[in-house]
Order: sequence, then structure tokens, then C-alpha cells
Amino acid sequence: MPVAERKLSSLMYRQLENAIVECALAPGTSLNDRELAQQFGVSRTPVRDTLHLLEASGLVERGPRTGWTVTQIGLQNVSELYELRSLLEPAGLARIVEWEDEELSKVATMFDDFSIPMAQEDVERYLTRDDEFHQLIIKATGNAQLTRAYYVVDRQLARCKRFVSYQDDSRREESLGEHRAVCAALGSRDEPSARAALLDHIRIAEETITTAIKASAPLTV
Amino acid sequence: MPVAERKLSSLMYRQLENAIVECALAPGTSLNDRELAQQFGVSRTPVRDTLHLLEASGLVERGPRTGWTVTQIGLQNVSELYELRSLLEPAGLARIVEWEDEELSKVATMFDDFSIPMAQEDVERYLTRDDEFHQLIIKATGNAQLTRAYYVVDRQLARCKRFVSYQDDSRREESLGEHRAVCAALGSRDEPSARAALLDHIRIAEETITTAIKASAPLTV
DNA sequence: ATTCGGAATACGGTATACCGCATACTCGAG
DNA sequence: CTCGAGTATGCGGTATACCGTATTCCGAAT
Repeated sequence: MPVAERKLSSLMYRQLENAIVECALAPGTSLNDRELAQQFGVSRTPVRDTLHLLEASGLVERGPRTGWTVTQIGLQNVSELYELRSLLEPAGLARIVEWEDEELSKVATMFDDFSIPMAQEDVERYLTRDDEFHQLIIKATGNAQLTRAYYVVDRQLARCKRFVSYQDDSRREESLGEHRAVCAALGSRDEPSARAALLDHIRIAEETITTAIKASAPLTV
Repeated sequence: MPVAERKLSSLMYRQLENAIVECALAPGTSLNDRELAQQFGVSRTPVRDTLHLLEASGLVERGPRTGWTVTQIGLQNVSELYELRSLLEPAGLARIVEWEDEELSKVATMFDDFSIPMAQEDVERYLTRDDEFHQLIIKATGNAQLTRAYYVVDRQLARCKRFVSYQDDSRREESLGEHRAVCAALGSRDEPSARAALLDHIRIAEETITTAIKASAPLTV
């Protein structure tokens, strides 16, 4: 979605993006294009191409004379990303509450097939659903520019979640409840409530991540 | 701000960005890297570098097998850009109303040195001030991620304004009034009013641009 | 042993050469 | 004159070679 299908870069982009999001390439790692080229068995040119794409996604930055580096994860960044998210996501809600009944009900019941306590084998399914839900909200804006802006937020936050092992903490059930609150409000076409519920969800998620970062990585400031 | 100072790319970026924003390179123009390299007297590599940067700024897009192209200006894009703008800019207002008196008064009086009717020689000064004002609001968020997201909106809209010759239409005086309304509300630390005034200003600006595009360029759909 | 200087090296940046496909253009057959 | 086959050309994509500087590493002199 963010990167049009190019020849070599596309595969390399997926791989490197995954490696960075999953923190296999740790924040702060400096990326040597010659080295990467050798690892992938290609030349420097498509590597540079890919790195430019990653730079646009906010996962890599490039300083003068310092080359490319995997961006750091810090409290400042997280705070900024969540603020941006809280500005962008609500824009989709206004559209969703105007959907036809059939479409709307799909959204409203999106988290109904999960039980509390959640079975372990459903966790991965839940995380996927979570992603789909927020993607859906953004897509609902029908705004390509907004969607593009959101992509950099999404990818960076996805990385932060992995970084702090968000996926297996105890907050999952609360998170499910928050999502259901948003869905219920949407089902009633109550945009203000949906908005409030969504912002609550985002705020709580930020607090969780922030706390986790403070605890697990005081080194990143 | 958007592009760190690199060796050759930086100069080339400024030049090409200017050329595109001022529509010297018309929307839809396909950009041949070999040709550009020859024009600038450099090789294809730094040109590709620059084009990647322009792509990140939303001024150039790259399709599969179609190469780089100057992005089109259309009603859809303008609508999307203004929606994004209306989501991002208000975020700065909440910060500004909490500034110290001295800083706040600078903002509040930012458009006091213009008269109605505006002297012709002040027009360029006014346009610059307009830019500075909106930049100031965004900077006030203190949010680097948001600022970066706004940059692509800013550059694309700057181009749209030139495209429709916005700078010498008759709406300037109204625009000045709208700005002063925002400034006045900020001076009173009245964020809701400032927000309403700013959104009004953005909405009216969008209508003006949209009308102008419909009139002057039905070809761009 | 510490320090200072010079060579080797690593890396960011730049230039150039190569390849394959897709389009266009030409030329000959019908 | 039309149509198609074959060739030329352009361009996107890729590979590779080159350059200058900043850092590093090592050895010699104090």
C-alpha cells in the first residue's frame, strides 16, 4: 500500500520493514548499504532505493555524513505519534456512522467473536483484528493523503508495541473492552461517543506503552 | 527542514521543488532522470536521490514502470489536503493560548501592520506572513512527527495556490480579516473561538481554491 | 608508556556502464 | 494502401567503478 510494486525494492522493503518493526534490527542500528547489498545479493542501488522508502515511513533516518540509521524509540516520539494518531483516527468515525446498515453492522460486531478471558490461540487473531479495525477507520476517511500520513504513524507504533512486548501483557482484555465500546457507539451511529471511546482507547494505549518504555528501556531517554 | 543538508541533492531539491511549486514544471509532467541529470550537469544518482525526496513531499509520484511524474492537481486532492490541514493546524492553538504574555502578544498582533485596502507592495509581504503564521501554529505543537506530516500538505497546497493564481484574486482582504480573527481569539486565550475562526478560514480558502480550479482547469478533473 | 603523525581503510557520495522490456518506427509483403 | 514482422530506441531498473574525507590503526619518537 505504501510502496508501489517495484521490481527488487518491493521484496527488500517488506523484509527490512519487518526486520525493523520486529526490532530484529534494533533502534539506532546503522545501516551500511554495501553490507545490505551483499546480504541480499544485489547492488547498492536498489538498497538505497529501499532505504529511501523506509525513511519516508519514519523507520529509518539519514543524517548528513552519518548515513542511514534505524530511528530511535523514545518517550518523545511515542508521545508525538499518539498525538498525531488521536488527530487522524477520529476523522474516520464521522464517515462510518453514515454507512448503510449492512456495512455498519459488520463494523459494530467486529469484536463480538472474542471471549473473556481470551483463549491463547486467539491472541494473534485479536492483534490482527485490532490492526484491521484501525486501518478500517482510516480507510473510511476515503482520504488518500490522510491514509498516507497515517501509515508512518502506524508502522512506527507497530514497532513500539513489539519493542515493549505489548502483545503479551495483561492489558488485552481491557483493550478488547475499549474496542467494543467504540464499536457499540458506532453501531448506534453515535459519533461523539465513538470519538470519546476511541480517544480513551488511544490515551490508555499510550500510557501503557509509555510506562513499558520507562520500565524496559531507560536508556533511550 | 524537510531535507537534511546533503551535498548535491540539497541544492537540486530546492530548485526542483521551487520549479514544481511554481508550476514551471506543470502537473503531470514526466521527469526523466537522465534528462534532469544532464540539465544539472550531474549523474543520475543524485537526481534519483532528489526525486525520492520530492516523492516524500507529495510533489512527485512514481508508478510501476511509469517512472517519476509531477503529481496532478485535482479537486479530490485539494479536498483531501484541506481536510488534513483542518485536522492538524488546530492542534497548535491549544499550545499557543498557554504561552507567556510576551510571546502571545507577538502572535496576536501578527497581522496588525496591514491596512485595508492593502497596498500592492504589501502583497508579497502578506503572503510571506501568511505562510509564517501557519508554520508558527504547526511549530507550536512541538510535535516533529506532526510537523513532518504537515510539510507535505503545506508544499502541495502552496503549489495549488500558485496554480490558480490565488495570490492576486480579490479575496485577500477577507483572508486578512480571517487571520485577524484567529489572532484576536488567541490574544484573548480563547481557544474554542480561535479554533472556529481557523476552521472557517481553512474552509473558505478551500472553497476559493476549489472554485478557481473548477474554473481554470476543468481538464484536471 | 604515551603521544603524535602518517598511511590504510571505511563509508558516504557520485559517476558510469549494463540489461531487459515495452513501445515505436520502419520496411517489406500482401 | 494496409498490415504485420522485425528492428531500433528509450527508459526503468540494476550493477559497478570512482572519489574524497573522516576515522582508525599502527609505528616511531620523545
